Amino acid sequence: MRPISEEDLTTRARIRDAAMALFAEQGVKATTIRGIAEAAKVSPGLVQHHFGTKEALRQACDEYVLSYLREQVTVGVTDHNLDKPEFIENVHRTAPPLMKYLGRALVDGSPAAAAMFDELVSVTEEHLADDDRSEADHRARATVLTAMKLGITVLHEHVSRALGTDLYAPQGALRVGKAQLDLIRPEFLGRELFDQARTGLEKVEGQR
Amino acid sequence: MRPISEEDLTTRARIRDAAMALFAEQGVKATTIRGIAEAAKVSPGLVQHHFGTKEALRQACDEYVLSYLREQVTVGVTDHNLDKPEFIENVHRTAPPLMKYLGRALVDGSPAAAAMFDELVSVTEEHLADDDRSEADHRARATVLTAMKLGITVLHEHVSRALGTDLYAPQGALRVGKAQLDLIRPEFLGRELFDQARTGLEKVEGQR
DNA sequence: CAAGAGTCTATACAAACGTATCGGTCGCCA
DNA sequence: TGGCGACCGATACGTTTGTATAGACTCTTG
Repeated sequence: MRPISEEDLTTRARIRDAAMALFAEQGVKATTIRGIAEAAKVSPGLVQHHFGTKEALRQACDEYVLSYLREQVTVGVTDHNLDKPEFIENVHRTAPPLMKYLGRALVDGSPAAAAMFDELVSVTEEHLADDDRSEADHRARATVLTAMKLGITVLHEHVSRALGTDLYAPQGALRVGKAQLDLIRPEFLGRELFDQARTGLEKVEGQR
Repeated sequence: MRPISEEDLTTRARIRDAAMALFAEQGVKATTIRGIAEAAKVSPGLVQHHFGTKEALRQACDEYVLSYLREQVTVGVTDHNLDKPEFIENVHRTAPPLMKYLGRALVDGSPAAAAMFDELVSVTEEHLADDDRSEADHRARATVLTAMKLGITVLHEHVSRALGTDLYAPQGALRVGKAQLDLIRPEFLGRELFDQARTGLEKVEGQR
């Protein structure tokens, strides 16, 4: 699969990727333009030339992550590629830095990340309400479910340490995925989605 | 209940509390000594006089949170005060700023927070292994369970926004607590602990 | 080939920051 | 009562930061 837009592989993209990695690791405030420039192997002035200000660079990272996630959802869910090996391989190769950035953005107060959180809650809520027409507190359940799943992303460093395996390595993702399916009541993922996820994991497990 | 040590209520404690609140809101790097001084209504020099360096102040916050949490666990769990109204009231009054700080510390790379995470995973793992002697991946389950629960703390801002209620207000905590019990398979909290938590929540609910 | 837009580096500067230092005030005890 | 230590404020200094500016190189285009 080709990059998300033609302007990738360019210096501008290299700077953005370096910025995403550093923002994710240290937070926005603790990351310096000079550090980004060094990581991208360019001069500090060039960072400013491409993005103007640090805040604009941060927004560019936000927008890139958002468009990437939307595209992967479209290709994966809408176009039914979730079980295609090349899709899975591509996600495993490109997603980790973006997920780490998303996790940090959620705590660092990025408006884009907040919007994405709300969006995920809404989607989950509709799904829950569709599945269970009782008078349960679907809003709270959807919120908590979203926060719990994203919590693993946000705390990926601690999860990886406790597991002794990188969360974003195939083995780590597999263990965490199975543990999640074990812990959460199946009916809240939707029985259908639950089975799909479990068989997907089992298929991946069988491959290695 | 009195403060955790006699030196509270002092200027030193005011500075520490202000630092914890700002660290939690903005992260350590984005928080300035001058900002802390202003929030605590003291001079910037005084902050340095009491804690020496910013890093030492951060460590003092870490240690304070850790000792607070340990004390609450001792008083609450070990001494069986979990259902005493005055204990609950005290926790609801004092815990929020500390939990917010803990959430931020987990992402900001505090060694103390990492240690606390590992500790929670270990406790949870023993609990799971005790309850279910199968060959399941207890380590992964304990890690994911811990990360999911702490994830709600870390993402409290988003949870509160999505709920329309402050997570650390009684109503918010109640809704989230019930949603958690709904979402997670009862056997992984331990049937006993699960029932205890549910009746506890119901009692709180009945009171209002 | 000339010119100009795009790309990149080097240097400079003002602001903000952590921290060190000095001076002052209050309360306790000999 | 005098002084001494703890507590607190004001100021200053060196560093780091984001950003502005000026110049060099490259590549396309007319």
